[in-house]
Amino acid sequence: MDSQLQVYNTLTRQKEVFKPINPPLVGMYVCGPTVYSDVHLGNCRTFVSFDLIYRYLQHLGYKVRYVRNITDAGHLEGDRDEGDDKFTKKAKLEQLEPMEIVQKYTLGFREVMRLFNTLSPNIEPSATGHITEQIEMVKQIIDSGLAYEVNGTVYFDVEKYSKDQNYTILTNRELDDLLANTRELGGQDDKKGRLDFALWIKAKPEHLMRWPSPWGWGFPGWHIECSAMSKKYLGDTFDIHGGGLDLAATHHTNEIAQSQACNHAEPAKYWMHTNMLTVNGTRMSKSAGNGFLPFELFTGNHPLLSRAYSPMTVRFFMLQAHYRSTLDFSNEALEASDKGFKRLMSAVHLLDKLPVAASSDYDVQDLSRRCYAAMNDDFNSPVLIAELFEAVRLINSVYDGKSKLDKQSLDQLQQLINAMVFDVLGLQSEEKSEGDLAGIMDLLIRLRNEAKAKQDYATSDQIRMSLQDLGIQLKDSKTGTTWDKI
RNA sequence: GGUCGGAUGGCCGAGUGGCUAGGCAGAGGUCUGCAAAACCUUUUACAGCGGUUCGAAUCCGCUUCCGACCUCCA
Repeated sequence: MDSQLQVYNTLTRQKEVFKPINPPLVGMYVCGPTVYSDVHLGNCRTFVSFDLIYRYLQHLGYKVRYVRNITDAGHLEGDRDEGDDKFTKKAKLEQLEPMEIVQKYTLGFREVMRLFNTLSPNIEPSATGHITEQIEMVKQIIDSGLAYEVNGTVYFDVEKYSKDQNYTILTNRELDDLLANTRELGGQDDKKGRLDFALWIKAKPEHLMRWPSPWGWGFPGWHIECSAMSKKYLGDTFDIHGGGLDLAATHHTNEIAQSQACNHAEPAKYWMHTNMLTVNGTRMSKSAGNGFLPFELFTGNHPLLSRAYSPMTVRFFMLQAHYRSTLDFSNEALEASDKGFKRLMSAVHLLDKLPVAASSDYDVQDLSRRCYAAMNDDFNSPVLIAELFEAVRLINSVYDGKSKLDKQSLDQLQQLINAMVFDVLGLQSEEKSEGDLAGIMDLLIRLRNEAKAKQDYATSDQIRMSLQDLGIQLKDSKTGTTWDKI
């Protein structure tokens, strides 16, 4: 590899050479889901993007500790620092315990992540499991003079913090503009400043999810959860903090302020943000009513979809766009990805059937260089995929006898393709029980070839057409017949 | 209203101051008993108007349109 990994850092608004604090160790924290409802496809995109990043860092030899939290408490409806959190609200709606809601949607989330073939994080901490750490952190922020308690709720003092620190470091906005433009909301008379946010929130006696604290019974604010958990498992300062772009202006901005106030250190060296999935140019979200649920895709049960799309098709679709670009979702775009993905995988399956030649007329080394260059350029998976389609053409034409590869080149090619397709992009073959089928298919192909040799085309066509009806397509070429599931 | 980011061919999407990704769709061809697959060739582009430059879709300015954030959101 002759290029270095470059990572776009939201903090500096430019690509930087990636230099871990303690190589080969890398600490990466990604804000996980709030498990009060099903994850929609937009949520999934973020986790698929960070899965790509995690996989590539590991592929480069880094020992990554990937922490992704489960937010299972404290996430309020709206901006009011009072009332029920989302779990309590949903629990009432579904007539369940709040922790039943948490369990239900956590399991659902993990199942969806499994279907998308994302690797599990090394640690998946939950907010309710780290109440002590959060209380401790709030105490330290109060001790540093940057938070105050009013009537059982603790607020972070943004204006005081801003005297010594840059509160808007992540989004580069002017504090005065923020102050001038932040909406005045009712019910928050306890706050000193309108930008102040809650670290700990007082709970009413009937509130189901509440814990004792130095400030009475309550529950943690959303932002403090991530600060406390990242500190516990990755330390005061770690390498990468990631999440959706929508979290940057508020959640991550507040996280930085909290961690600075508590630890007197920047929490993360590189802040990485993934862009939004859009539908007709508008961000996919539950409130907009344009949220697709993963299972709606996998079953095709949605008015905008003409049919079902597999998890791998959807993953491939996501990886065909760069993680920092918005990606527009449509039936037509998915259809294109589905065909492209199948073409790629068909060629991958041909890899170990390629004939070895005495010499090569293709430079595999150069292809490899371009693949790594693409990924090193801030994880540019669409360019990597474009390079892989050049490999597809190569593989097909070697199979057709129009190009040739010697033993060494073939080995290199196999290694490269397997590494990029399976390890880095995290794609997987969708053919189930292929092993069982393979023998049967060999038999059928042989019978068909025998019929063809006898010019018994009625029989050969019957085999081909019947298999077609069963969803298996035969592909004839000079070197023989292969098959694929349609 | 404030801040920021976009506008690429029928669709989705990369990229770059000159060599003009890729996938899908369309057209033609090769191969083939037929079909499919595969391969080859090929048509549609860089929102508009100015400016900088030998040269801009790429840099700068303005205009129009769109989006995100500023309020929970991946």
